[in-house]
Amino acid sequence: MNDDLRGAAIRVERPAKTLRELALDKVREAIVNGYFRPGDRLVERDLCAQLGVSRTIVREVLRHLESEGLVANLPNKGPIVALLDLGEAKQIYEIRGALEGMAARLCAEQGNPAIADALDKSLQDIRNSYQDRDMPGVLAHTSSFYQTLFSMVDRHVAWGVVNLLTVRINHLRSMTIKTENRGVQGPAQMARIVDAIRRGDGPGAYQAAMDHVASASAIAEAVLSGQQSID
Amino acid sequence: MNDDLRGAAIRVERPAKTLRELALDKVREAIVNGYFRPGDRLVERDLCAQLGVSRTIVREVLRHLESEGLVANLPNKGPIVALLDLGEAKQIYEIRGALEGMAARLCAEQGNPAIADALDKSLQDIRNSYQDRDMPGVLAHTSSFYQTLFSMVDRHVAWGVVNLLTVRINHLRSMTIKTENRGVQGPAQMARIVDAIRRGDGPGAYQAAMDHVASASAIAEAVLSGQQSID
DNA sequence: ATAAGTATCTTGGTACGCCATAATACGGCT
DNA sequence: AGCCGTATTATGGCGTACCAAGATACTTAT
Repeated sequence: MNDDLRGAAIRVERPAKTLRELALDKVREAIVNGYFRPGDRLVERDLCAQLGVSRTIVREVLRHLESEGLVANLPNKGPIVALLDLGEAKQIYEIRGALEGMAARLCAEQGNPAIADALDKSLQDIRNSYQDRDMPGVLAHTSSFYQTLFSMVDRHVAWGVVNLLTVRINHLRSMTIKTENRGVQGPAQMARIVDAIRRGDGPGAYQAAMDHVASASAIAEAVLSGQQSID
Repeated sequence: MNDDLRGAAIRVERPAKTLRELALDKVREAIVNGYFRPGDRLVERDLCAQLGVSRTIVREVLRHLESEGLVANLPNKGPIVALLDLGEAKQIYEIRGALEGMAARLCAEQGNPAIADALDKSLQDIRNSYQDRDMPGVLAHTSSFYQTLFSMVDRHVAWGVVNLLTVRINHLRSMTIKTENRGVQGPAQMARIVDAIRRGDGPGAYQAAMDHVASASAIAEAVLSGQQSID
C-alpha cells in the first residue's frame, strides 16, 4: 500500500478514455451545440462513417444518449434528436429551481465564507464573458457557478441530475442569455443568491435561486412560443 | 380515418418490445431485487448465456444501466453492480424529498378532490399489502402513490427523475419497510400528505412529504450503518 | 524459493452478415 | 392515363467471429 501511494505520485495520467466515451462526447456535443438539430435522424451507418468507429460503438452511444433524453427512438424508424416540448422545458426549469434552491439554502446554512467567495469568483467570470460577448463562456461559467453551489455542500448526485437535465435545454439556455438585459439581470439575480449565502440566510438563498430559474424559464417560454413557427 | 378507428379495435397488439428492451428489464430487475448483489461482476459473455442474447445486446444493456447508475464500470476490469454508499443514499432521499414535496404542494394547490381520492386509494392498497406481509406489494403500491402524485399535476419529468433515483436505493427501501412499526408510521405519514392536499394546504403537503422521506432516510441510515459489516 | 515467463480471462473494439420492415420506385395491367 | 402489385432500397435489430490489450493466475527454470 505504501507502494500505491508512491506510485500514485508519478503515475502517468493516461487518457483512459475509451473510444466509446470519446464518441459519446462528440455526439452529445454535436447535438448540444446544434450540429444535429432536433428532429434530425441519426442514421447508424452514417454516424459510423462520420465518427470513424464501428456500429457497435455508435449503437452504445445512441443508447446512452437515449437514456439521457437527448435522443428519442421511434419504433421501426430509428433514433432522432429529441424534440423539446415547451411543457417539458418548463418542468426542467422547475426541477432545477427546486434543486438549486435546496443547494443554495444548504450553502447559506453552512456558514463558510469561502463558499460565497468562490461563487463571487464564478460570477465575475460570467460578467466578464457577457462583456466580451462570449456566449459559450457565459454558459460554461454559469455551469461552473452552479457546480460550485452543489459541490461545496457535497451534493454531487443532485448536481448530476441538474446537469443531466440542463443539456436537454441547452439551446434554450443559449437563447435566453442573448435576451436584452439578461447580461445585467442574470448576474444581478445570481448576486442576490451569493449575498443571501454570505448572510447565512437560508430561506433567502433558496428564494433567490428559485427566482433566478423562474425568470430564465419565463424568458425561455417567451422565446420558444415566439419561435414556434421556426421549429 | 374511419378505417383507423375500426382498425384500432382489432389491431393485433404486437409485443413491440425489442429484445434489447426485454433484456434491459430482466437485468435491471435482477439487480433491483438482489439476484445480482452490489459489487458482483457482470461478465458480458456470462450474461449472454444467461439471457440467451448476443453480446451486442448485453453491451447496450450494460451501457444503459451504467447511465442509470445501477452499474459501475471499473477501468480495465469491466462492469459490476454499483455499490451504494451511505452518503449517496442520503442525497437520493434528500432529492426525493425536494421533488415529492414540490409535487405534493402542487397537488394541494390544484384544488381537485379527485387527487386526494386517488391517493387514498393507493394508500389503502399499501395498508392492505402491509397487512398481508406482501412486501413487494408495499413497494409497488408506494411507487404507484407517488406516481399519482406526480402525474396528477403533469410532472412526468420529475417523476422520471425520482424513479431513476429510486431504483438505486431499492434494496434499502425493502429493508426500511420491514422495520418495526413502519407498517403503521409510513401510511400514517402518507395520510398526512393526503390530508394536507385535501385541505388545499400547499406548505403543509410539502412539509408532510418532506417528513415522510426524512424518516425513511433516517431508518435507512440506521439500517445501513448497523449492517455495514455484512456489506 | 523466487523471479521471470506463460497461459487464461475478460473487456474494448472491429468487421461482416443476416433478417425484418417501411418506404419508395417501377412496371405491367386495365 | 391511372391504379395496383411487386421489386428494390434503406435502415434498424441482432448475431457471430475475430483481434488487441490489460489483468491475473499459474508454471517453470534457476
